[in-house]
This record gives sequence, C-alpha cells and structure tokens, in this order.
Amino acid sequence: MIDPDATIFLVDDEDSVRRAVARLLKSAGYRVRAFASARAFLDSDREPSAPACLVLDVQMPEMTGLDLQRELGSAQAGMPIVFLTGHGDVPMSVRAMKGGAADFLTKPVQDVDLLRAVAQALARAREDRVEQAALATVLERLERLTPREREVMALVVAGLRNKQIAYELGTAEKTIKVHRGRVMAKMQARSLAELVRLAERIGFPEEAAT
Amino acid sequence: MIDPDATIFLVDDEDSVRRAVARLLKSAGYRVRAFASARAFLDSDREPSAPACLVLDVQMPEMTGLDLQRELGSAQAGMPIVFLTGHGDVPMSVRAMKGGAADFLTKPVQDVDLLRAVAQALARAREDRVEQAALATVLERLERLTPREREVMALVVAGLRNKQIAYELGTAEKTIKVHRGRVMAKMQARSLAELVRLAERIGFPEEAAT
DNA sequence: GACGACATTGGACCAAGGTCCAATATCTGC
DNA sequence: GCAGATATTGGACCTTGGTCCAATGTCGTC
Repeated sequence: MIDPDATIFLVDDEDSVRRAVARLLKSAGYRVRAFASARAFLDSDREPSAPACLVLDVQMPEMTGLDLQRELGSAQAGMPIVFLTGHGDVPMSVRAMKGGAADFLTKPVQDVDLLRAVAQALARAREDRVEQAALATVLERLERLTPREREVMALVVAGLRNKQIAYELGTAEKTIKVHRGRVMAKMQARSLAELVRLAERIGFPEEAAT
Repeated sequence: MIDPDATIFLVDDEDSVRRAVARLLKSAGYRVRAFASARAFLDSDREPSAPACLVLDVQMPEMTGLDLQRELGSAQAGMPIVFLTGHGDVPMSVRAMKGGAADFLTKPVQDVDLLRAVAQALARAREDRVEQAALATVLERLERLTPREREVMALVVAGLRNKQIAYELGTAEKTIKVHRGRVMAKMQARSLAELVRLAERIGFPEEAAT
C-alpha cells in the first residue's frame, strides 16, 4: 500500500509539530519534505516525479493554509491537500473541503487518522497523475498539428463530412482528405471513434485556446 | 435568480427551528415542504418536477442527517443537501462534505448565509437536472435497440469496421450495415462522431448492464 | 396457425473515406 | 535567396459505408 517514492510535503510553522509529524510519516515509510511557511513551500522546486500530497497547517502567519490552497488552484489535482489544524472550526473546514481538500483533521490527531488520510490522499494523487499523464500525451500530439490540421480536426470530430468541411474552409475535398489523414496519424488514432474520444477527453475544440 | 417553482425540502425535528426556517425560505419565494424526521421525508413522494434541494438537520433521533445522506446515495445528484446543525463539529462537517453535501452551516445561522447556500444548492440542482435529463433521453433511445443492435453499436463505437464487426459476430458484413443503420436512426445520431459522444456520455458499453 | 418483432442476407448502386505519387504556392527564418 | 514547413490540388484507384427493394427464417404471443 505504501509507495516508497511517494513524497509528503509538510507545511507547518510550529517546529515541534512539524518534527513530530515528519517523524511519524517517515517511520511509515514516506519521503518527507518539511517547510516552515507557505512561502518557503512555494519557492521550493516541487517537481512531483512521484505521487505526492500536502499536509498543511491552517493557521500560519502571512499566508494561511487556505490562502495556499487558493494559490495552488486546480494544481491541487496533482497534490491533494490534507489540512491539519489546532483551532479549526466548522466554517473553515467547509471552506477547505469546498476548495477541494482531500481531508481536514484537527490536532491533536491520532496517528492512524493522519496516516489514513495521507494514504487516501496519495491514492487520489496517483489517480490524478494517471489521468494527467494521459491528458498530457494527447495534448502533446495536438500541439504537433498545424493550424489547418486543427481546424480540420475540429470539424471532423464535430461530425461533418469531408465535403462539408471543404465547403466550410473554402477548399477542395481532396485537401481535406489529406489533412484528415495527417490528423489521424499525428493523433495516433486508429479510428474515427478513437479520435472523437481523444478530442472529448481534452475538451477539444473548446479548450483548444490553451 | 429565484425560481418560484423551486422546492426546498426541510427536515428538522425541532418544531421551532422548522417553522422559522420555513418562514424564511417562503418569504424568499421558495416553495417549502417540511418534515419532522428523515423517515417522514423518505416516505413522502418527492417527485422533483422542478429543481429542489434539501435543508437537513444533522442531529435527529432514529435517523440522523448523515444517515439520510448515505441513504440517498448518489440520488443526491438531483437534490443537493445543505446541512444545518446546532452542535456540529469539524469531523462531522468533513464527513458531510466528503459525502457530497452542498454546504454545512451551523446554528444560529444568518439569514443571508442560509439563503446563499440554498441558492447555490439549487443552482447545482438545476445543472444536475439538465445533465440527468440528457442522460435519460439517451438511455431511453438505447433501450429501444434490440440486443443485436446493441452489440453492433458497442463494436461500432469501439472503432471496428463493419467487416471486423461481422467477423466478431459471425455474420455477414451486409447484415452489420443494416444493424448499423438502424442504430444510427434509433439513437438519432447524425454522424459517427455524435454516436460516439452519446455512448461516452452514458458510459456505454460499460454501464450497459444497467 | 397467423402476426409481428427480430435477425439475416442478396443485389444493385452510389457516396464517402483513404492512399500513393506528384506538383505548386506561401511564408518564415537563416 | 534558399531550405523547410505548411497548405493546396490533381489523378488514379481501392476500400468502406450506406440505402433501397426484396426475401427468408425463427420466436413468442394471441
């Protein structure tokens, strides 16, 4: 269950807590990287080469845990957050959970509770990573398309026939066939169905603005 | 912003609270149906002909709000839950939010806070309803397919060619063409791309077991 | 036993998709 | 100005997909 490559990022301004939690997580077999402030964490190069999650104190001077959560935005996807706080209240926990937190624990926390939360967060991180990797692969292929090929692909997955696409783009049907063939090759789609699914997954052409 | 057809289901065992909240919601223009217990709510015929949400007390004898939430399961999709509780703690709120609650408020609650939560929950309900309706339409069409047509559709959206499908099903390509044509007609798909998208949306053929 | 739904197939044809080879026109960066 | 990427098109040809009309066989129901 425990992935030795999994990294737990720990952010807490209290030395004693940080050390205690770090010790616990390390003894459980995780790699731990601790920071005394949200700033320090953000300034670090946190390349998640392996699944990772963030154990975060809420109350901290300057930037609070909730601030950091907002800062990370949807990047949380790759790094689920487990909040850990001494003086948490209901509104605070609700806000954190609405913001996509994986869990919200209060100190003093039982070791088992923290470990369970971390394990679940990591499980989520792994799933997210798989999804992200798949997405990245498809986006990479999409980037190799020329502007024209992208236009053609958009109309192809919209269900238009070559003839209609040619009319839309003011060119010959023959040309469309060529572009279409290249699109299939570059996107590594072996069938139209597959191409449509790839497009759906990345929200193409809507999110093509990315 | 306020939909006069929107119904708020209110479940609270305390008469005074129930009356006060009901009055507030009614004065805001909502239709309100109040229940004194989770049981009474479940026994009612809650046909959501219009968007609806559930305002739910947590502490109640017999079945608690959290129990009711679990009971509703994914049916929550059609009826987001706003919890309202007098003695809520952090773990309780976290559990509720993890369970998919729209919000979790503590008494005494500010009128504006409750109204905002309800408005947001209803917005979510509306979105869910749109999605559900679309799903239902597609599933309805799917049900009109004969078993054989379903098999063919599965292989078509998998990207197989007619010839391959014929081989898989041990029949002639000609037959596949006919089935395929019927599938397109019954599913009201004007292109293969559209058919693939319909299939994706309902998770066909994986969820075909439904 | 007749009727309707379902599955199957043939023939005939036409439309659409896909590929190989080859050629032309732009445009951009060095 | 040239190399290379991009966009375009033609010809020739073959595979697929789709449709119309017609027909046969099986099953379960009334």
